[in-house]
Amino acid sequence: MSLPHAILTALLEKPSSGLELTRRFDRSIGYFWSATHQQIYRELGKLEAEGLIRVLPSEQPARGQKKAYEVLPAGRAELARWTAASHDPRPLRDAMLLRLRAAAVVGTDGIEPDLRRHLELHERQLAEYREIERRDFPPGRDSTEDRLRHLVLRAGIDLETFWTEWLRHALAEFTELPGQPGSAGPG
Amino acid sequence: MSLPHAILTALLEKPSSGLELTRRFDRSIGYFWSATHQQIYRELGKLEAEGLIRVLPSEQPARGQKKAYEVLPAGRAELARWTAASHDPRPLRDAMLLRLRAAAVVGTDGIEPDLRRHLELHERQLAEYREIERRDFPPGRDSTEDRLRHLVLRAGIDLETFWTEWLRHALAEFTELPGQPGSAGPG
DNA sequence: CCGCCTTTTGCAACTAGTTGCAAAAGACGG
DNA sequence: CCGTCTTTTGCAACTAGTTGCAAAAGGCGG
Repeated sequence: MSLPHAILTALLEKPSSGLELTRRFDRSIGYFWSATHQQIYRELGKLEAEGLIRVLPSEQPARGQKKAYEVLPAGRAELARWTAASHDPRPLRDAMLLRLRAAAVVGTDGIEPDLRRHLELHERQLAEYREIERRDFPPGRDSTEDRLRHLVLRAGIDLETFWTEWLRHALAEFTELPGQPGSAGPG
Repeated sequence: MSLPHAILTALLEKPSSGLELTRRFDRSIGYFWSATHQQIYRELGKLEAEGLIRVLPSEQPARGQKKAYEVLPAGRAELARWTAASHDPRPLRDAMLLRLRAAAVVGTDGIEPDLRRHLELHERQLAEYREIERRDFPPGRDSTEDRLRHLVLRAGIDLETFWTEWLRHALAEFTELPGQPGSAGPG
């Protein structure tokens, strides 16, 4: 269970309100640990109750964002503990692969357009990652922090590259397939 | 939500009892849609209640497996419907990437051994996939069913290849890093 | 046949994540 | 200052997945 740790990381990078966190999750940490605003608000409440974060007192709440949170020492310690601990990778769960397996039994009707759609989605994501790389990681900089964040981005880029290549391969395979088996098969 | 469809697919490939399904999930469909035996039993109950599957009457329940299920026409139709329908890919959720991001803030202590461990796990999985490919997909065969299943296996192989390469890259990067930042940093 | 062991099946409670909706509070026109 | 609109925060109910445990049933030695 990692949502609280995702939030702690985001808050250490920059103290934020629930809404700001939600927005940042949509374009940064959320790329590899997504969360809805309701998850975030609930978790912020829990983290505050546990004494890992607190409401930033400095800003007067007169206007703009309401409650900005910052991480307390106990929160930083918990994040460090979690980061250092060993965790098993969670097993893959991918519906498209399952659908292809099902298609081997009930026929491939309707899948091809969705393969194309997924290809477009992954191409778009890949382009977005590349743009971030171009913008945030120019050749010169290599502080430890930059290197680590770049490494994570690299994983995203390579993963999307894998998907686009595999989907293209799948679509090529489809053009070689005979008619739709199973869909009008026996039984 | 895809577990019922994973089960329908597995049952169409071969009618089975709950325990047999559990075992097959551990080494085949479970590679890309994992499930525990409790999930499977619960889902079998639901599917039977909905009239999508039924207990195989032929075998007398005297000994060996208890209740083997088979898919009814309504179940096959539901699976075909689901397979043809469009689904969004679910967002990535990977704790290791999150940990590296956290490490950029709280320090990299303790991560490197787990990177090595993950590398080993992914290497093992890759070897297993390659063995399955060698055994089940020799060059000659190319029925539509084989091609589709091979395509799915290819995704697994390429995905594990990506992870092993990325983890090796990450470990190489680590050897170039200076001491542990953040763990004794400011604040 | 009885008690114990293993296999198979399953319930119940819990944790995680999603969806729908709505209250609190500032923004703004009248 | 009042009503209405938007932004921000949040509750509650629901769906999905996990964990712990235990009952039913056959296997088997005595």
